[in-house]
Amino acid sequence: MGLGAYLTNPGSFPSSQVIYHNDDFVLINDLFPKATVHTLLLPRSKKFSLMHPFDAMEDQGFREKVVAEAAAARQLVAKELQRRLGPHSRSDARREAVLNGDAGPDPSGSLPAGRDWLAEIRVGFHAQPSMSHLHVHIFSRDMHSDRLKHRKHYNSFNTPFLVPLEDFPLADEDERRGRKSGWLSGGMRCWRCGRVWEKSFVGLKEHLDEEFEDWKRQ
Amino acid sequence: MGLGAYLTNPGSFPSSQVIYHNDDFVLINDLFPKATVHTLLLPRSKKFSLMHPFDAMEDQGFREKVVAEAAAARQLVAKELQRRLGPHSRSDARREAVLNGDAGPDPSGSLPAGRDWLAEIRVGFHAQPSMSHLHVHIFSRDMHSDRLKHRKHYNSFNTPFLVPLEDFPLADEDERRGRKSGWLSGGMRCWRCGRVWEKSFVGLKEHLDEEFEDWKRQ
DNA sequence: TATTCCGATAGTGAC
DNA sequence: GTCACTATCGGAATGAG
Repeated sequence: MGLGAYLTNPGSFPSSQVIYHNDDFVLINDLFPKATVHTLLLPRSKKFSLMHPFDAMEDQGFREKVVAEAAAARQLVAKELQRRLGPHSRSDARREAVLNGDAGPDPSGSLPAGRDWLAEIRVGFHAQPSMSHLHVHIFSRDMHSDRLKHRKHYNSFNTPFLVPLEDFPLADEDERRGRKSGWLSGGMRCWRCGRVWEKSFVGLKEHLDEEFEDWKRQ
Repeated sequence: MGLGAYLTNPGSFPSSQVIYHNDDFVLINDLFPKATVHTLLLPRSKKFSLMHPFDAMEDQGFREKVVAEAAAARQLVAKELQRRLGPHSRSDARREAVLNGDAGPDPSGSLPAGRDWLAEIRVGFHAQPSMSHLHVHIFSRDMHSDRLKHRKHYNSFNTPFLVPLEDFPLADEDERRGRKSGWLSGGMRCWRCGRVWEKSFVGLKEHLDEEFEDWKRQ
């Protein structure tokens, strides 16, 4: 990938690439997004950014900084998802209509809650990053993207290969520490309905299209 | 393939498809030639044309007819190969020049023999025809064709899977009677130089192009 | 488990 | 081993100042 350039010179990139940066972190849009919104949070610490994430996250100070920054970034990503998909969402439409005075409140008399976009955002590390600098994936869970091209793409985000940030620190005996799992080559389970495709990636893709249409209208 | 139509109504096809026919045989150009010249000799006998070739060829009367007709057809195929490639052949050029009076005889004083085109023609059955009616392949041995597209194409003509007509009748214990050989999926050996490609069909194809250029100039 | 290109491999559907 | 189409699977190159 060459994520290093983002760390050393984040200000040189357009806002379409670098979402924000500060002394300790850079948040970028993944160049090959595997979901509607897909960002990478890059810690700038030279000490940790070349370590395996499981090792780096053993350090309590580092871990706490990452967790805090990721929580903030996750809010931004949720906002972006709302910006992109809100116009399609029934929950948001009712709330917006009431707020705008275009409609009355719910039969119960309460303001519609609006969609919980934050709940649609996932945050975690890949168990075996192939290259480049340490990065946290922060992404909408839909997996609806032209860049999602094969089984390993999908399974890297929808099996234990994706380790949620909240799971750190990992227990010593955590199975995800093992480097030889078959998660990436196994069947593909739909994140939304649980159906499994053992072989047909194209079949999964068609299904993800359908799920996406329904999900975004929630 | 649908070879049946050639048997019942050979006269209805243009000469580009049906080369000749008589009461007992039809000679056609293979619709998907795997060599510069590639024809199929089809016996019209209803009794034998739906049998496995090994079984049909057990019948002495049938076998002798097929062998005789194939020998004649082979002559035609050799002539066609000469027509197509003769202009590129050094052996033929010298002979033709002498015959035309455009050149003197060889240093030895003899007429150049001209190329033995018949020796370039192969005749045989596939050990496991996949479909259609019984047919003898009569083809130039170059395997130079855009229709030669994968390993099984090549190996079906360049392993014991291709059973020369002269080998009939087969001995009872002939290994080619077995239906589970791995000939088609094994390495590909160049018919001319003997080099073997274990995996790369594209590599073989490039080599066959080179061999063809040299072979046709012989 | 970076992408992209190429090619080898596998299954199907055709009539 | 009929073809033609699609898709899956597998290796290799990739940039660089």
